[in-house]
Amino acid sequence: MDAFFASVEQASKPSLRGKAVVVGGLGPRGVVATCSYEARVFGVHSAMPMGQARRLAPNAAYLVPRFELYRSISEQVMRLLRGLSPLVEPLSLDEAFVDLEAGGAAWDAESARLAGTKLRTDIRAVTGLTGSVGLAASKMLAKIASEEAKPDGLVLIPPGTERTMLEPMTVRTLPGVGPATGDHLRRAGITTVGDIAEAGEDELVRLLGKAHGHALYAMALALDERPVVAERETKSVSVEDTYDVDIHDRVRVGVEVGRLADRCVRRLRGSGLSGRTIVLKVRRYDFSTLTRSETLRGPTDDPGVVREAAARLLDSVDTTGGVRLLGVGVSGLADYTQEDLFAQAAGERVQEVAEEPDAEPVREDRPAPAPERRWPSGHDVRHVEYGHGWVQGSGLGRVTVRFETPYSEPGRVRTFPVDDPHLAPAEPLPLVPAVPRRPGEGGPATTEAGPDLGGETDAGTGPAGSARQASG
DNA sequence: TCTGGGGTCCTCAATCTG
DNA sequence: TCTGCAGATTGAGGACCC
Repeated sequence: MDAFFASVEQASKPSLRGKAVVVGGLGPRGVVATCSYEARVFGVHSAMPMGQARRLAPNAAYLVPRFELYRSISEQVMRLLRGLSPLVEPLSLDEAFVDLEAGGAAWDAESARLAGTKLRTDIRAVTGLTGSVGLAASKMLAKIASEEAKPDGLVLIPPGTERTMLEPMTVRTLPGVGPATGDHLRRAGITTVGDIAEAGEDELVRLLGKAHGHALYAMALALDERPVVAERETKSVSVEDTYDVDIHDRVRVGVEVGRLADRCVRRLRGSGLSGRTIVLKVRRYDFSTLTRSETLRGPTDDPGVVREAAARLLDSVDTTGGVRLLGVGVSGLADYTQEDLFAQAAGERVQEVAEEPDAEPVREDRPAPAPERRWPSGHDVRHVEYGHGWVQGSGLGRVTVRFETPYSEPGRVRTFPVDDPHLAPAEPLPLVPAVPRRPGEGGPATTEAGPDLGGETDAGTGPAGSARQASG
């Protein structure tokens, strides 16, 4: 999907269409998650500190992410992909590999192109959004093709042309080559994919180590036999928080670690998992990051056990100077049931996790949050008189709302007191109005009824971007 | 006013185990 | 019983991805 989060926001808010939109954390330490192509013109990009983005594009709309909405739209796209093939491998909420050959949706370049074109039409009809498709004989090439296709395009790499196409590309084009590896290669005089092929496998292994060296050399020769894997097991579950202001108080650090442990366990239990290794992550005032871990005798999902382990790990960390981030994770995952056996054998109490609905982390230098209603930027609201709208901004006891829906013209702006009884948070509306199913109708493009909002959504599902025309 | 959150995989050193 | 070795496991950190 193209600029996914920002595109969803533009689709649901007519007044933002064609405008610079930046989605991400709005706190003092937030970063950009995604921005619209209009914002990219100003130099804004993903992972950029929000403050820098605001300097570059002061007039852009700044919104907090609405993951539930994105997840629901993501699931709609995933359903379309699964209609093409049983082999769909989600990479994230907005990208997935599809083995078209395994699904019988394509058997050569031309049929793949047709399938890709139809997919893009269906995605548009069902979600109202644009998606790009990359078609090639392997995952790596399909991914590169989909990047080339963005925004709103389709690129097919014809079989036999792969190496010629890759040769002049920069090493950073290859998946797995980030800033560090890119620098490393550049210092060795290797800047293009062609240079990697020329350097030879031994040299690559010498420079980057066994695993990375072999893999990169193969990719440079356009060799990638990795299959599309539909089911991936979760390897770890973790939660972390960055604090607006560094925490210096050791007691408070301990309290936060306890909270994070509880949240982590809630997520773990939500997935029906337990784990053996508890990991504590601490980012200090100077951005140096350290992790401490402890492996238990058996897997657990007991909040008390995880909390105590995290506290022990914290004892071994010097937090003088303050911490900006804390995290707690569990890895070495096992089936939920194994934990019970262990807990019983050890005679441990199984404590319930306090149902604290993911409270805001404690911010230093800030009084306890007033019992004031919160109106996050971009979230939907409903007013008894003016109808559906979204929060454009809030502060100083007032909240500004723009009244419009995904299907309306750009709407009017009005300001209310934050405690106005006529104003209430609302569920997002579907981006495409629901079309009633007529008898005998079955095509996906005409029967989808907008996002499934409300209720629990499974984590880890995700949509589409690059498709794979299976090799062979 | 720099630098989120949730993951995966790899490497290396130290330690454990058979 | 002691020693040496190989392989597995553990713990920490780094790089990368979206």
